[in-house]
Amino acid sequence: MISGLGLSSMTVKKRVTIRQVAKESEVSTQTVSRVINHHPNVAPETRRRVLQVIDRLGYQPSSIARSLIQGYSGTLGVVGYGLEYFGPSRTLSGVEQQANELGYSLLLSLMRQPEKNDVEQVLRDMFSRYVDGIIWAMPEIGNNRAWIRQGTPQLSVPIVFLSMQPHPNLSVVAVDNRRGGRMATEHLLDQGYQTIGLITGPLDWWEARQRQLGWQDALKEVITEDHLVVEGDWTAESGERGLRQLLEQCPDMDAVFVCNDQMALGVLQAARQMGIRVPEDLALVGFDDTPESAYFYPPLSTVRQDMVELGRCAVRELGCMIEASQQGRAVVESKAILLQPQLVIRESSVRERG
Amino acid sequence: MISGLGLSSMTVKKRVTIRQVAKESEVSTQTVSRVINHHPNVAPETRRRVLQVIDRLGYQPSSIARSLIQGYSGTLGVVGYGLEYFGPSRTLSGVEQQANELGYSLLLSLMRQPEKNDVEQVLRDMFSRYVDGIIWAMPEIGNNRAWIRQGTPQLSVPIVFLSMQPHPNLSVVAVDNRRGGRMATEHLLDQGYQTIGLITGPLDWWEARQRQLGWQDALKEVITEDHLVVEGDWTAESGERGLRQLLEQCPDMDAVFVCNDQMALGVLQAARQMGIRVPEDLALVGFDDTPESAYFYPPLSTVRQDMVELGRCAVRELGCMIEASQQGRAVVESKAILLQPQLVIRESSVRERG
DNA sequence: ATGAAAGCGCTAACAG
DNA sequence: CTGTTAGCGCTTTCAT
Repeated sequence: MISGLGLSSMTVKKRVTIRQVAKESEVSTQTVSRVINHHPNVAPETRRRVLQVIDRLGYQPSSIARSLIQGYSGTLGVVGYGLEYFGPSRTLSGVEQQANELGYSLLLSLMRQPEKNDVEQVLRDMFSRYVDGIIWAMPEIGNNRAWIRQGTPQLSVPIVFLSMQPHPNLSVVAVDNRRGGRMATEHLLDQGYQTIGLITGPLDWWEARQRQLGWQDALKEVITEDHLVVEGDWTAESGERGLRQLLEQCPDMDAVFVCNDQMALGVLQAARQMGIRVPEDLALVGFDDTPESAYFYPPLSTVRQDMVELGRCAVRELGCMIEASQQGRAVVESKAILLQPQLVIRESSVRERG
Repeated sequence: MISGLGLSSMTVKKRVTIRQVAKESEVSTQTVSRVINHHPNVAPETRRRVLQVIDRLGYQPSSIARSLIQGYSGTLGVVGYGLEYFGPSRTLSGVEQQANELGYSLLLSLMRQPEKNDVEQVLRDMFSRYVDGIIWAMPEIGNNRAWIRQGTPQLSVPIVFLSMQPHPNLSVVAVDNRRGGRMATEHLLDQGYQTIGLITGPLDWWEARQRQLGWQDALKEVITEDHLVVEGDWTAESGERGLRQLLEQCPDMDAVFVCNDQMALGVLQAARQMGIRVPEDLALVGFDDTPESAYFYPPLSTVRQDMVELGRCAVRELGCMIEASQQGRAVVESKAILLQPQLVIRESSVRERG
């Protein structure tokens, strides 16, 4: 039986190798290698000839073969989560921008269940692909950082963690959520509001807890006023529920710090339905500053965090670590970088001056 | 000066190779290879012993070496754009989900300037990394598809294109934007609205043009009513401007089909500022169905497109093509898949029944 | 300035 | 069931 003949004699494009180029140029593979790597020690005439053949044959060096030899791949592993949300997708965008500028490719891996212990699997896979470093862009949720204590030592690539609790011996880049929470709350106090409620994100998120702490900082309360706090889940719907619950628990509340803009949108809707005017009866500050926030009704005051910059910053850090480790400096001092958020004041929190 | 000594004597982890495992297990590398690849022909006892050594040494097969031999890498290249927008980031999420389920890793490359001709560069790079296939998840803008005519032939990997004009010999997956546009407009007509304006996306986007065509389909107008159309740029701000301009051009307009939800949000704000009631004076239908849309004031009727499914679908397609091409069937019939959008009716387009 | 040899870590193709 | 021999495509010595 003759199989695979006939039509399949179509050009099944074989990869052009350095050897073919060498043969056609009548030089050794070595010289070709020197040409494509821009080594100085090649006669101009030779270089010209080789380049010409490369062009004619459409030769493309194999990154794979290179990686195998050199032990690294010019690739960064990115472990992400929740790409459907505003923050994470901006972050990834920043990561990609900076990686691109630094000449790195990206190997992307998204996690679905934040808790589950696919960690080892993912890390192993990236390692087996010779990534030069890893961006851990998954929020700290529950104790999904537990693996770090055991796992880190055997990891031979630099890692930068995003949005997590700074940790000795770990490189971390995060937004100063606590400060952001405080800024939001202090702003409300400045505006003369008295009783400031809080709708948090899911409290197993580190970032959510930090924002809550900021709120507490501003209120200078030692005792947490439980009836002023409701836990949300980042969705508009939970914001809506949150406001109702909060007002039940504390009818004289006149302002709320809502821990993201999407929940704030839900609050806005609930307020409307309940006949509560914003900001006259109830002031609101959100967190994120999504592109939509300025178009809410009323336009939402919020805390802007530059997630793109967060991603860029992380990659820059990682770049340094990689460079250092490739130059043999095995131990790089790891540091924590806190990016400062920015208060954006719009109508939802500004009381009309009489 | 002694540099890099002292502490840096820390274990600079060498990669564990199959050879070491073989030696320690007292078998050949071949047998180890068989074990890690789950080949049947290994004595249970041998397998046990090898696995044990693997575990003890923490051995991890090198994907890179494998790729070099086999000529493919278990990786899909993804070329994306505009990750900061709702649609694209959902799409990527879908791509990742399905890729993960099919056992592929993702090599991500984002483009910044949709027009610029980095195409060759990106493609070359992916090719040099032995990607098994490519998802071209960049919207068709301007003539950024021009390269296809020249470039495709020398590409030896399957490609699936997202959100572009179906094309003979190309695999394309897209949402039926035209149908969506028609559905939105027909719904407005059904509700008794008479003069239906249009705020489009940037008209160099194929998707934007399709939605416009849908609107025209519904109006059954041969002559395009230019004064009923304004071109936006997907931002809320452009929606705001768009409404003002539209009303100037055509004061008796009583409904608008706005080509994405973000612009619709801008329209909503403009309407409020101008004292126009929605939907009493002006009805609105958007496009996308973002999570926020249901929380706009009033809640926004819109055309939902399932971008996650779009991404998944594309990867499934690509998976088939890859399989086919690896089995030697060089030419795979390429098809176009159109996903159907869905009309979501909320308050912004429903006229109160008297 | 150029080339020859060795080998990165693994698997394919054949032996036994 | 197991081992041997090649060699994927390239770079790294080390010669010349």
